[in-house]
Amino acid sequence: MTELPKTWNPATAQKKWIAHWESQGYCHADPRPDREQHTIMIPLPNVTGALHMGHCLNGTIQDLLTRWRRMQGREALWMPGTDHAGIATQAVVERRMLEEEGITRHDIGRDALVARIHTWKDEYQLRIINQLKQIGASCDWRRVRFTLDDVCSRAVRRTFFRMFCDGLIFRGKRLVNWDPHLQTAVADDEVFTEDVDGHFWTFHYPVIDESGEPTEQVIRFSTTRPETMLGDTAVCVHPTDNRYTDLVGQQVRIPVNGRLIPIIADALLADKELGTGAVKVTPAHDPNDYACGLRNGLEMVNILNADGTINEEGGEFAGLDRYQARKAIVEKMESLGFFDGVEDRTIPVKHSDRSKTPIEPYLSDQWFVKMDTLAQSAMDAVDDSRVKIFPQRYKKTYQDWLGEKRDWCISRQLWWGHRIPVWSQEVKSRRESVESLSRFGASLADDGTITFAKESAKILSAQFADGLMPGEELLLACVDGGHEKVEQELAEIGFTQDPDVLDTWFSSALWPHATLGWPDRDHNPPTINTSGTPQTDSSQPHRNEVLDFFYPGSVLVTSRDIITLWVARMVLTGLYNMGDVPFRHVYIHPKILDGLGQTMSKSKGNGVDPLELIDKYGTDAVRFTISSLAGETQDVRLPVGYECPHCEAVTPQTKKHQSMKPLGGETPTVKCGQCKTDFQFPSPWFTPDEGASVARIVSERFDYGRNFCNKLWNASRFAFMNLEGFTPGTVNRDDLQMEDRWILSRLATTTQQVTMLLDRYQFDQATRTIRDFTWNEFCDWYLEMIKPRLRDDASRPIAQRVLVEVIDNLIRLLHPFAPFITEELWHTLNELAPVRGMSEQTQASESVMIAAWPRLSEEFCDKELESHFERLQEIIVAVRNIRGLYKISPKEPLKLFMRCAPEVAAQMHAVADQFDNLSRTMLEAAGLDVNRPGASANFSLEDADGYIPLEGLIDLNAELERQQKKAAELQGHITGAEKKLSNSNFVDKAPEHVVNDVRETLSGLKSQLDNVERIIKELS
RNA sequence: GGACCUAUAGCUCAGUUGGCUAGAGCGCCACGUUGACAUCGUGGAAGUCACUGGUUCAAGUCCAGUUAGGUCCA
Repeated sequence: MTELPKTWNPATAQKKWIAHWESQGYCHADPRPDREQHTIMIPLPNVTGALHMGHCLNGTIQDLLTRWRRMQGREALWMPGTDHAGIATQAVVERRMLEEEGITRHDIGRDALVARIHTWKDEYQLRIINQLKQIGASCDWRRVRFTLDDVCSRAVRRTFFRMFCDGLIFRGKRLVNWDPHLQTAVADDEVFTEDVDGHFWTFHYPVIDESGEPTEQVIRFSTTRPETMLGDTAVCVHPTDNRYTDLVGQQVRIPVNGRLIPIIADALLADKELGTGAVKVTPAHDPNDYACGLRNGLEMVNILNADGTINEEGGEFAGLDRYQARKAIVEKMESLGFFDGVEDRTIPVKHSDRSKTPIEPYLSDQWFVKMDTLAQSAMDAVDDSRVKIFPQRYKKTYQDWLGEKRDWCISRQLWWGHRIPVWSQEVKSRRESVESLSRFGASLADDGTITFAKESAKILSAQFADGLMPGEELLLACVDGGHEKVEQELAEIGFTQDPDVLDTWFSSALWPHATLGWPDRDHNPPTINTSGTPQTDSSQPHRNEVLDFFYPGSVLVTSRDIITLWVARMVLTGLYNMGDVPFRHVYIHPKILDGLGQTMSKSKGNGVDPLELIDKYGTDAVRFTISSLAGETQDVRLPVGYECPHCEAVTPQTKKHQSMKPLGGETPTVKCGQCKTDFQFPSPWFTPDEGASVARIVSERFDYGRNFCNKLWNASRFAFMNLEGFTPGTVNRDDLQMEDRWILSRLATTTQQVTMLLDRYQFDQATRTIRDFTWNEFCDWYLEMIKPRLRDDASRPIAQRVLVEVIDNLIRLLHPFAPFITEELWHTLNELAPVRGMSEQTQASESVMIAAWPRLSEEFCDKELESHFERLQEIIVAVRNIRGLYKISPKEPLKLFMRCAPEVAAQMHAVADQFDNLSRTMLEAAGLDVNRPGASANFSLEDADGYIPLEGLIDLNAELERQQKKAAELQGHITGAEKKLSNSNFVDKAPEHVVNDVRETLSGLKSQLDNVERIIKELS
């Protein structure tokens, strides 16, 4: 007899099956014209750090869907990979360099920095992929991609070139969020606002008349950033502000640098009600002022250097840091007599998420993608449901953001990323400059566009842009990938490559088609084999079948915060490059929050490594719990604690623990509340010391999944212990007992529901449905009911066959949720019952992973039988209740008398054995002629009374009281139902089935009340 | 400032198009270990569905407002 160990050991099984699946290539997906495809592209985790529970939820769902579709017979590809995360990764590596070695990127140079980041990336990519494997991810690991690898780089390069040729990419001056610390522009989404203590100064500028002399008048205004005075190019008032009407059009002088600037009227910038009603305008250093500057044609004076110091425009203040300059300017204004006052104020200041330092609005040259037509195409795709978003409400986020059609700034002043493939040259005259490109057959058309001779036109494109200085022009040439020689030639004739790199989202946006090998349409993309060796498609040029077969993807599974940044952009580039959407569905899942309700993130230090929890509970338990939480409404709170390595007491994690960092080199510790020992703990900030005793991260929420796995394990263990002598064979309907038909009916319904729920991305409900079936129906009732048959030689074979049928289906149903335990059980089942099936006996598949998804015929569903079964359950529960009430041992046999109609009585007699089996109760009599024996405990159902003689145990008064309480309760419900039915409005207006339901309920309640009242009468 | 989400048992959450006598897991109480499972079994207690109005025959569910919390975009 094959006997499973008493407890399920996740760790060994995980190791075994990960290796097995990998060696069998079960996760591989290849073009198969005979099959339907199912494609999921992983939301590429970035290589800044390890994965946390948020990623674990994301990965679990993708794997669940992939395994489910694979079992349904689809060729299911789950494409893995990672993202280079330009600014985040560079910032992390630079910070460590500075902290550990005291050097900056400028000390080591571009190539050396990039090499260091590559090392970091290799380490984290390995760690991330290992984490994914541990959560059971059935990705096609041969196809793993990285946004900076050759395949993705080609796609980036080609997309940029195409967009450049189509005039969708342009260079322009924009006010950007400048991080003076990292010396780069940061995107709006990389900026957070934080209140800081600051000041609110009030100054005035003197009004100057036409002769250049000061009049008596002044304009007073307030500011939180006095240093920007150096870049003021106007003072602005509201056009209807009577106080200033006369002054509009006149000039004021900036006292600190003597510049004369106009007084303008602009209703959008000035607010009459606010302060003095006048504001200074610094277009180059404030977003609102910038917009005002554009509207009014104001001069834009940039006063800052890239490092945040004042530039030569600042005159005597040049070279000062912005904050030193602020102080110096206030002092100068005061000494000149233009200072009016200052107050303390809390000011919201934008900070760079990367360096945590304040950003400055800064006018600089950047590259942009024109968004109007591209954004529109992406909006249309969702409008006409070529892309469907689940849950639907997120459609609005997507459409609102795209609707703004704001040009996308794609340049980043970094070294880690895809270098912008544009070479530029300062030129004096357009004609002359185009001649420098004559070797490529360039010519200048009258409208200023540049065209190239036929061959060169395929790989070169050029346009003019404004240079840095007024009147200066730049010739920009973009080269497609793979033409290093052309790049060299450009360099030889004095062109230099743009130093910037592209926004990481530019490459992530191409993920769904880049990973499949686009733009190469003639070869399948390269793969790597298990030993890590690249395998290129060296066959003769044919088709890129992988791209043809797997694009577009089926569903994108992601979190709501990147709907705009990523989802929208993938749709847009997919349409642009492929002419088709990148995926049909987008499923937005909840976010995992910590115990305090904050999202998990690297910067908060509250990210929990899934491997911690897997170590404690096992992967299947973690996955099962996580799926049970993935609904469509709420985010999920996950309070965690530290399990003391000495006494196993759990200390709940607080904010304090999240922010603890090594100070003075000392690794932080936590004191156990119970045994008072200090222990170290895992944290995203640092690694615990080698050999130290380290707490485990635990969360009692995962008991749910762990207990379920234990239950499944033991139920299977019991089943397997009783499969001795199993013979496969056809089971006819007539061979089935009531409980067999019931469990098969329930199994059929459950299978149907789970399939439907997965189809709708309702993972929480699917998980609950399957758990309820397994625990509350299969284990609690069915297994108990067939125990006697399994002990009996004559009835054993049929019971075994049904049991095998149910457990076989159950294992398959559960596989996508809990892959390891189901695989382990499947293999054991294969040893005991290799050939099985109730209607047709076939050899089971080697692995459950490649077994077919269950599909039970509708004819198994029997609603009438289920309702009879429910009555049986009710009686048994009622008897157990009485045992509990009178504290009668479960071993004590009881007698049961049922007063009921003859047809009900017949059903009772048919299952009399089960009364004995499940509640140790002998059905003595059933029928209309049954009278209450003296001294009995009583219960009543809708269509039956039950009496259990309890000589000497019955407390008449207590029993009477109990029945009276029951009667009152029933009466309450009856009154409610009667009230409804006596309301003619209800009867007239409510749908017929609802009214009928209430009538039925009422008659049921009434007959039950009759029963209770009869019992009361008999008792008193 | 705009948009979206959330508020249901001590805790964490379900509750489909309004039809409810409001559910689950954990926790709690009582009882139970000689054969699947104490990571368990049996039974039980526990809720003014945040608040105020409205729509409706009918509201946990729809609408408006209030309060508290969260997220995204300005």
